Amino acid sequence: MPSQHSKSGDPARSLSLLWRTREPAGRRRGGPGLTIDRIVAAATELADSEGITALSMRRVADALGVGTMSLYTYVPGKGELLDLMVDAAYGDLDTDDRSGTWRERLRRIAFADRELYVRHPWMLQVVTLRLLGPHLIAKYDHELSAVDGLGLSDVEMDSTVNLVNGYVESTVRKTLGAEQVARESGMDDEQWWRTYEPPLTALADDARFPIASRVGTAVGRAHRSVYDPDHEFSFGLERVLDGVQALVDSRACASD
Amino acid sequence: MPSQHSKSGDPARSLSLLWRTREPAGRRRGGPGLTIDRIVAAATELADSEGITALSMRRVADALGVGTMSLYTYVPGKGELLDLMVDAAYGDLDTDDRSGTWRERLRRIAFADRELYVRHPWMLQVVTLRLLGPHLIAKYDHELSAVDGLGLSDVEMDSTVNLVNGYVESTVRKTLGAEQVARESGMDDEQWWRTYEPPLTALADDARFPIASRVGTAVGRAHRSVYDPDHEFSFGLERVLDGVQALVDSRACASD
DNA sequence: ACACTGACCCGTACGCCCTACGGACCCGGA
DNA sequence: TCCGGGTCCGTAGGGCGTACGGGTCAGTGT
Repeated sequence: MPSQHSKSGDPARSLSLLWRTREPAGRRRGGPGLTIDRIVAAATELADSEGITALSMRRVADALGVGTMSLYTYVPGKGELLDLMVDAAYGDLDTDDRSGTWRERLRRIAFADRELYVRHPWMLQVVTLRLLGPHLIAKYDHELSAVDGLGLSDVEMDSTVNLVNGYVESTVRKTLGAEQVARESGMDDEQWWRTYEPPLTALADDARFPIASRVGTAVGRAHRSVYDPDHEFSFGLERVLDGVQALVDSRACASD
Repeated sequence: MPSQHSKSGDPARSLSLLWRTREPAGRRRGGPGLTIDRIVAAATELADSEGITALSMRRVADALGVGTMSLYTYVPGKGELLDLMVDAAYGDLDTDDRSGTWRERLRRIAFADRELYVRHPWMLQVVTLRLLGPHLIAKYDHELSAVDGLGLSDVEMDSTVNLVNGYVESTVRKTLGAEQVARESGMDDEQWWRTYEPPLTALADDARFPIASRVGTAVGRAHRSVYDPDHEFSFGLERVLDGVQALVDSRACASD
C-alpha cells in the first residue's frame, strides 16, 4: 500500500487527451458507445465511493458493462486516466467569482478547494505530475487574479497561490488520513484515542517528551469535546493569509 | 500508478513494532540472521535508489538474500513495513538543538525536514496514517519546544507546527513531482518547458487565461535563468513565519 | 543421548493488478 | 461488392501481496 505515481508515459499524448485534441471518434452504431468522458465519469464515481485503491481498469470496465481492454481504445493507460480524472474534477470549481478583497477571495478559494478534495479524496493520493489541463489552468488563472495588482511580482504571485494551495492540501491530507484510520479500524476518533492514548503515554513517558505529552493531551481533549474542523482549518488559513498580508504591505510601502 | 495507502491492519501490532515491544527473537546460529532493522534498512535503501514503486516484498527479500516469505516472520505485512521505514527515517533528524529564537528554530527545522524528504522522497508518497512512532514523537516534541513559552495555547502550538510541516511537505512534493517528470520523460526542466510551452500557449491562449499566461511565462523564465530552489523555498517559508509572527505578537500584546 | 519444541525460513499457490498482442466484428466509402 | 479502419475484447505474460503448510535446526528437559 505505498503510493501511486502517474508515470503517464508520453506527456504529449496526455496533453492531447487533456485538451481533447483528437476528434471524438467515429461512434459505432450498436455498441455500448464508449467515450473518454464516460470512462472518466465512471472511474471518478468508483474512486469516490470505494477509494483509489479500488480503482482498477477491470472495475471501471465492469462498471461500464464493457471488456477491460476496450478502455485502452480511448485511454493509453491508467496513468493518463488518472490525469484526466484530476483535471475533470478541477472543472467543478467556480472560476468566475471575482468579488471582494484579495483576502476574501483567497479565503473563498481555499474553502472551495478544501471542499473539492473532501469530495474527491483520491485527488490527493494521486501523485500526479499535475499536467496542465484546461481546468487546472483555469483554476490557476482564477487564483492569480485574486492577487493581481497588489504590487507583487509575477513570481511572488505564483509563490503566494502555491502557498495557499499547499496549505489546503496538507490540511485535507491530514484530515483524510485520520478518517482513513477511523474507517479501517472501525472505531471513531474518540474510541481510537481512548484505546491508544494510555499505552502510548506509557511508552512515551512525560519525562522524555514533556511538551509533546502536554500538547498532545490538550489536542486530544479538544478533539473529543469542542473540536470543530472548520475552525481549525480557518485558524491556520488566517495565519497563512497574515503572512501574505505582510508581504503585500511591504510591497505597498516600497512603491509609495 | 495511483497512490499508496498503508492500511496496516492492526494499529496495536504496528505500535508494538514501532516501539519494539517484542523481545529481539532468539537468533538462530547459521542462518542469514534477519532482524527488523536489517529489513527496514534494506527496504529504505531500495526505496531511496529505485523509488517507492520498485519497493516490493520480493525485491526487499532478494536484496537481503532471503526468501520472500521470511520477511513475514518479522513484519506482518507491507503496510507495517512502510510505517517502520517512515519512523526510522525520522530518526535521522536532530532533535536536540534548541538554540536561537523561535523563528530561527522553526527555520532550521523546516530546512532539515526538507532535506530529509529530498533524501527519502518516498516518505511523501506513503500516505501513511502517521502512526505515532518514537521518532515521530521526538520530532513533534522538538518542534513544539520551539514555540513553547510564547503565550500560545497548546492547540495553537500544535496548529503552528502543523502549519510549518505542511508548508515543507507541499513544497517538496511539488519539487519531487517536477523531478519525476524530468526523470521519466528523459528531458531536463528546460527541455521540457521548451517542448511543451509552445503547444500549451497555443491551446491556452492569452485571451482566455491572461494572468496565467503572463505569470506562467515569467515563472518559466525565472526557472530557466536564475532559478534557485533554496531561495524559492525560503521565500514561502518566511511568509509562513510572518503569519506565525503576527499570531505571537497578538498573544504577547493580549497578555501585557 | 535423545526426543521434543518452537523459532526461523521459505516453496507453492491464489487472486489480484496492468497491458501487449492479435483477432472478431461492423461501418462507411470506393 | 469489397475493403480499410475504428471498435471491442479474449488471451496471456509478468508483476504484486500474502495465506498456508512444511522443512530445518538450536536449545532444553530428561
